[in-house]
Amino acid sequence: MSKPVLVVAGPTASGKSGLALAIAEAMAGVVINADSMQVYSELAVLTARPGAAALARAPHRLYGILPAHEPCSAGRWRKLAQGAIAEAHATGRLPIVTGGSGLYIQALVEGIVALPEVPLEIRESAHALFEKLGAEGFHAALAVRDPLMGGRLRPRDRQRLIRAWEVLETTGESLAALQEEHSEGPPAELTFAAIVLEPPRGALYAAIEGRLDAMIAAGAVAEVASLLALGLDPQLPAMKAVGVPELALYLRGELSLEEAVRRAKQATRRLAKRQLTWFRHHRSGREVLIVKEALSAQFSESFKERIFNFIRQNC
RNA sequence: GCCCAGGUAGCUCAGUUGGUAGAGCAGCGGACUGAAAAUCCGCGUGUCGGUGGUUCAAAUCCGCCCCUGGGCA
Repeated sequence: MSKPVLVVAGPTASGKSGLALAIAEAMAGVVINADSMQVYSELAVLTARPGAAALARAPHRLYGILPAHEPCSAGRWRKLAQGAIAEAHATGRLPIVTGGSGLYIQALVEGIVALPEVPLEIRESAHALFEKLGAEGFHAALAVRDPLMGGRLRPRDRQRLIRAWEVLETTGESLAALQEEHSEGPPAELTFAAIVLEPPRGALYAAIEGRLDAMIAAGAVAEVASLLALGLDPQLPAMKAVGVPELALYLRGELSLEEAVRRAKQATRRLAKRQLTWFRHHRSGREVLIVKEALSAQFSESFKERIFNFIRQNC
């Protein structure tokens, strides 16, 4: 018998968390984080992680569960999410997977290749080699050993080139060949339905800017200062969260706060645009409800009816 | 009211002796198979303030009007 999972997806600042919380309260749900940055414990303010008030209203899972020095990944998150989903079902609750990381949601809903973890030494040596050879040289070196990936990737796509190299070093096989096998498919026992938020651009950008200002008022600068104090590798994912590099420049005295905030807002707008593109072209479930209006703090009755009808029919 | 200086892309501006326009920033579109808030690819988006006129041809020259700065009253 198939068990329902509700996905609430959309760009940053679109109101996902608020909607998921309202649904969780009304329908005995558990909110499960599907955001690659909200998993890190050191980032709370800057990632707009649900606060104490939200946590008191409904159970939340996978928020702030990893230290910043321990990188998450789509595969790792998938396992954690499957565990949280099983736990929710076991306690008779509806799992509500909420977040803006399209790749994570895809890994859960459509499956992902079964691969071993890449040892840290291999990742570091791949990085070192990339620095030594440069983008073009590294691409050429990869193409010699792995023509499939070499042909598929652009010479300047640093991250994917390094990834392909790592997989080759770790498994001895081409990532392209491994992906063909698709050995971890979608979980057969689960049925996914998705609500995708797609607010008007102007409203979304206004929400982003207002929220960034609120984050600064709520202590985002201090949060980045303590993250920097850990002395972590700047390549770690948590160090690249929107706002971290910008506020780090401010803390080092290289930018005014005003300019740092301006850049962080812009980076967030660009992120939101990429997320919109992703969700526009990727389905996150069998049934998908697309919500095109801007969400305010108070949901209208007709809006609630539309949402709850969708959930009743598909979950 | 008069005298200057301006009105060109969302913004700041460029535009040679007339040949229907181009930079930066902003933005827009796309890709995405284990770092994805990452990484990468592509795209000027325009009644040249309006309206008459000169000209084969006007953002460029001329008239009038409108608007914005500054100055003089």
